[in-house]
Amino acid sequence: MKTIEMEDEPTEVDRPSGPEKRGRKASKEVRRQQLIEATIDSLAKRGYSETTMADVADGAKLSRGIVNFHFESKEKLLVATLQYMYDEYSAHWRNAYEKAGDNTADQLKALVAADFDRAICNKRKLAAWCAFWGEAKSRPTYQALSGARDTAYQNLLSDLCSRLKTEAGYDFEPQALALALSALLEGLWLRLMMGLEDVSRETALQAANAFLLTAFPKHYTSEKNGLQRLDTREAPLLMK
Amino acid sequence: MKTIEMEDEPTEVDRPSGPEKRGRKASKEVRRQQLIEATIDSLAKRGYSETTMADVADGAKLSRGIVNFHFESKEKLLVATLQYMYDEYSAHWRNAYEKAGDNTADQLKALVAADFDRAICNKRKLAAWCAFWGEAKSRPTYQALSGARDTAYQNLLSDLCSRLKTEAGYDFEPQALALALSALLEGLWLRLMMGLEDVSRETALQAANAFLLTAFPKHYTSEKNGLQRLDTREAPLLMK
DNA sequence: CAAAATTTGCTGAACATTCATTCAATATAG
DNA sequence: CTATATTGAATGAATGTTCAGCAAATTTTG
Repeated sequence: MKTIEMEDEPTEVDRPSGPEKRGRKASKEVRRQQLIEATIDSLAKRGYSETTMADVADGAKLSRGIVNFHFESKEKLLVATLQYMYDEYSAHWRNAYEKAGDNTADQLKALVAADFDRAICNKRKLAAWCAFWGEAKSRPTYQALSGARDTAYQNLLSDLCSRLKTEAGYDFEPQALALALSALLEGLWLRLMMGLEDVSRETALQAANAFLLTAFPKHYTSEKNGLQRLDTREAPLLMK
Repeated sequence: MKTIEMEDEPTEVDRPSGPEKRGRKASKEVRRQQLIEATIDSLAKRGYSETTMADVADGAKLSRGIVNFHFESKEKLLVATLQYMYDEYSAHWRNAYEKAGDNTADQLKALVAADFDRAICNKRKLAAWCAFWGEAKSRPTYQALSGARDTAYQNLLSDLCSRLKTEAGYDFEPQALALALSALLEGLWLRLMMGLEDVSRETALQAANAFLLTAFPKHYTSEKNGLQRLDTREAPLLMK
């Protein structure tokens, strides 16, 4: 049973990347960021139930009492960490969507691809997400933030599915298909996180693309390197 | 923000359903079962990190030291609980598969429907599953059992996808589509567990069926009450 | 059949450990 | 010098584990 290597991005805060102060004293914000990164490390390495204040402090190479100074309590540190990951994920898919241009099929393809981007989708982050999922049901505070794919995301997916439907005349239910798609993405994350089977970022993206291909056969075609968009006659090119 | 009610099946072991002894003394196996059910309750109610031996014992209405007597340690109790859920899930889908008859499309439909059966898919069980998922990465012991949809399940899905492909000449990659399907099912479970959005067992099943419908348009058609199988000419009816 | 002996299941107080939190003392920056 | 950041030992609460003893069931003995 071989384990698939999923490249980890190194913690970015550790190395002094600019004029920020490291070592003896640093600003409130820099320390908070540093502690949040250490928290993600600990969640990924030891899981939620075994993540301790001491481990976080050690990971940040600071003293034991430091977390209570910057965040007041363990609970608040964890909420801040979850909020951080939530914000990062939101910014990431919104950015991918912005940059995708005006074509609906391209936009959907970009959203799906964004989910498997190294910056978001790596062992460390996925493990941290999953750690929170495991606690979300019993903690109201986590519940709202644990579903990274929130209402805005879900609405956008529904909208894109609707548009593709009217463009090419599919006969699916846009709401149901959008739900299926986002559940699929989350499910693939879960597989990646578990890391037992032969599922890598690449095969996961292939599976997601296989879905797009079967659901929107008039919009995409299969190519060597993933998905290719097909031109739809119904969309006149107004821009040029 | 309204929460969707997902009906809970009551704990089955509590009521004396047969000649088993309750009250003062009971056999080893009955007690173990009872404690496992109490563990699932606790996991669902409080999450993994706040499930304590005391809570499990209280839930089973037994004394504090009881768990260490029947299982030796908390760790072993949790492994036994996970194993129990794994076995139950396995038996459930295998049974659904057996009863589905000889038609490949029916078999696939039955497997998908089985995932949203009350017996398997209820708030209590899903919450317990998710609690384990959150710890799986950092605990080798959990890893093998946490993926309820195991290799055997995955292979069966791949096989069914292959057959449908040859029956009707789709052009997807069976492996990738099977991975997408099982990830979709797991992702829907995750949504159901979170219970924030308007996702009920019924809408989840609809989303899964929407997937089947788009992926295998020559095998299924949409009906009021879910999915209907279409006859494929390529499958001669040898039986009658 | 009845009493005694033994096995088996169970209890709950005591113990040890882990861990979040507090805070007085200390070091650094401005 | 003053305000701010940091340290690390002390504290206390929570909790998993142990175990001596008790009670019900079962077997043995008279």
